[in-house]
Amino acid sequence: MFKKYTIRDIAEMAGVSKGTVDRVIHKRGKVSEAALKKVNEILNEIDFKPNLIAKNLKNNKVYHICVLLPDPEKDPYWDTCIAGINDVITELGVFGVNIETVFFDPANTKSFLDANLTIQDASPDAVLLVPLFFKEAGIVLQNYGALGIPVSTFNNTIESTAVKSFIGQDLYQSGRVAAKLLHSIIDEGDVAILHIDEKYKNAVFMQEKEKGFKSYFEELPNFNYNVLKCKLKHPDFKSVLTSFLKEHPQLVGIFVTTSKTYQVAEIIQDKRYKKMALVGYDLLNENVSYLKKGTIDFLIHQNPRQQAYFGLKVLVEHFLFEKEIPNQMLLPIDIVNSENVTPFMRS
Amino acid sequence: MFKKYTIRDIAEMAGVSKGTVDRVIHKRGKVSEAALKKVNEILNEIDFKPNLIAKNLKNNKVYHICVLLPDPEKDPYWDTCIAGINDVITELGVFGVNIETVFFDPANTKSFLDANLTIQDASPDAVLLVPLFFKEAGIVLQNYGALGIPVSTFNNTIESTAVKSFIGQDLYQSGRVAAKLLHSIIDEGDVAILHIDEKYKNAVFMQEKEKGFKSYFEELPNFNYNVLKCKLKHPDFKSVLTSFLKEHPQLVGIFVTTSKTYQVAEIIQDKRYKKMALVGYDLLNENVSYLKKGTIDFLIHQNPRQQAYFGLKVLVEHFLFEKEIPNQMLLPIDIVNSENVTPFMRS
DNA sequence: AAACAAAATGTGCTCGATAACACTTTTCAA
DNA sequence: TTGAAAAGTGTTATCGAGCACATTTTGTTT
Repeated sequence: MFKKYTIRDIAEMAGVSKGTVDRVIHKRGKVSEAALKKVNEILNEIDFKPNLIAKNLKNNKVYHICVLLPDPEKDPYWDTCIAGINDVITELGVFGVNIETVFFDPANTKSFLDANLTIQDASPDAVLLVPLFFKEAGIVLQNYGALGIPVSTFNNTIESTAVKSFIGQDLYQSGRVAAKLLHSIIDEGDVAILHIDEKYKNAVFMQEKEKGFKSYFEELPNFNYNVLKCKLKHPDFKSVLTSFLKEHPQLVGIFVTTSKTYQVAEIIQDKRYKKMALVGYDLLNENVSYLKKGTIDFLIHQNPRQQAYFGLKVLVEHFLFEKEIPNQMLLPIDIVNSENVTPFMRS
Repeated sequence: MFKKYTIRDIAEMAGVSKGTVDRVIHKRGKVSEAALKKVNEILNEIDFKPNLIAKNLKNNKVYHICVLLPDPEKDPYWDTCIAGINDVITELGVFGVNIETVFFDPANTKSFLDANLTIQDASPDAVLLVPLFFKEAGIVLQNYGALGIPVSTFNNTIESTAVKSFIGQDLYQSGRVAAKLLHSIIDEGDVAILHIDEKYKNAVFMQEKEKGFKSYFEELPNFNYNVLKCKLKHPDFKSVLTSFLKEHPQLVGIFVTTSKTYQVAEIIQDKRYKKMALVGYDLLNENVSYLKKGTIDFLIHQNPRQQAYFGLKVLVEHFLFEKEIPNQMLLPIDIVNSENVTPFMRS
């Protein structure tokens, strides 16, 4: 039987007052050797866990946490993050947490810096952010470090001592998953990795995915075809891709490293490329639509909702329940086809 | 700004005591028309949410919940459920919940009934169980209903008014996912669905998977091959399977409806069947091992850990935070290949 | 041994909701 | 009109941790 011990129980057992027990537990000094020993003996014997409910009630503090992410209006990929944040609010909001969500323009580094200044002025208890811009994120993180504001990140990694936690996927492995998927559905022929780099440089994670993708095929003993690579940029996206396809008639499979997979699907759906295998990222409506049509074979789901959810939850639980913040949390790499897509879109 | 109103604030605003406010909120009567009106006016104006921390502290009840699942010693599939249960304990155990896990023998209906009697004697506040046996589960659920003990289920569905909640996967859709996976990796030839029914009748969910699997191929416009079916039972498992393979030289893909997929992989790994596609269920060590070797192409992860986690969490949060119990929660159907298997095994 | 400082210890209030209990006012029959 | 029952209202203890403050004990100095 696991009796729930209170500080009062311990006090009685040790023959002291609860004030003394409290001083021992919190090492606030002013305790005699004898009392210290007695209380510690009891504490070692039993498994005392302070009642967090009572603790929180007394504490009665409303923690203020800011979340900074790219504006979903500019890039719908970030849409579901808001649902993840709301999940945390419905789950833990009753404990008095004040979550403030701030957006920045994913194509504008200044907007990122500005947003962070606003957040710093609000001096929250913690910050959860997407460190999209390598250089700017470094500066910003240093500032938070100086201000003593703990920061968690999600979506992409960045090295900084100010970062307490990262939640996301192993992008190298993600590239390998894509390679394996392509390889399992094609027979023979070349494969290609396509980078669609619209405006902003998210080069770091594209590189990781590319490394993973290539590593898979390099490790294959009997793969005698080419692993091609193509970089696409608007506005000449379509022409470059079309000529790339013409130049490589041996091509049987394409891996797109971003959520803009549907833009490739648009062109691929032409009858000429009927048998082209296509693997890309994220459950945008356009992508899902092509997935159901069969133009896209697999989508890799980066689960932004869960990333935001866990990133925030970890912070809130740290403040409320003194839980440790895991310095890294790698979420599963979800493979999605036309048949299992629905529950993923709901969650 | 969202001020957090307390019962005391409301009392002051209404010009009554907090006792009266409490009586209004809980409809405990003994309130004059005038006071009732005044308090209700205030309550309608503001968004009063009682402080659940204070409520819980006062309440100070340890909720007792029993979890009943098949013994992991008899079937390792259930192993990770324990991790899911422990997740809930670490997450919500501090609020005073006492979770008791009971096992039954998945090959023995009497053991299931006995376990439920033990649980009923303990008269817990709620029960989470796996209704593996259709008939026995029906009886048991009726008993719980009569005793007024709410029951949640996971893994497989069962119709009963006593069931408050089901957490699991859409098994029909699961069969379709398997079909789609097989179809995407094979070129042409017959496919087969294999049931491995060791001792106990889990026929209901096998049938669902089969229906889904067949429906996928029936809907295909240009699929001119056969969808075969084979039932396997120990001890003549190996001989029956081997002759089935010999009888169907056109066979190019196999779908196994249970976690015993590795037993089929053992035979398939023979050089003769080098190109046979194989899709099955669950991340047992044996299955994962064949997945990495390439004998198994895809595994569908039923995520027992999350099923148990959510099933239990939903109950605990209902008692602690008055959250509604969702009557159904369909978890994503996870597709696993050799490259994304690791994070799934961790989580 | 008295006087005082320092160290050790205990007491009691707080957080907000809840409900038992005490107290006051109204109601209605004798 | 009085008395008692009924209805309405307010007060207060409770849950457990935490911490300020009050009180007691110990040690040191004249």
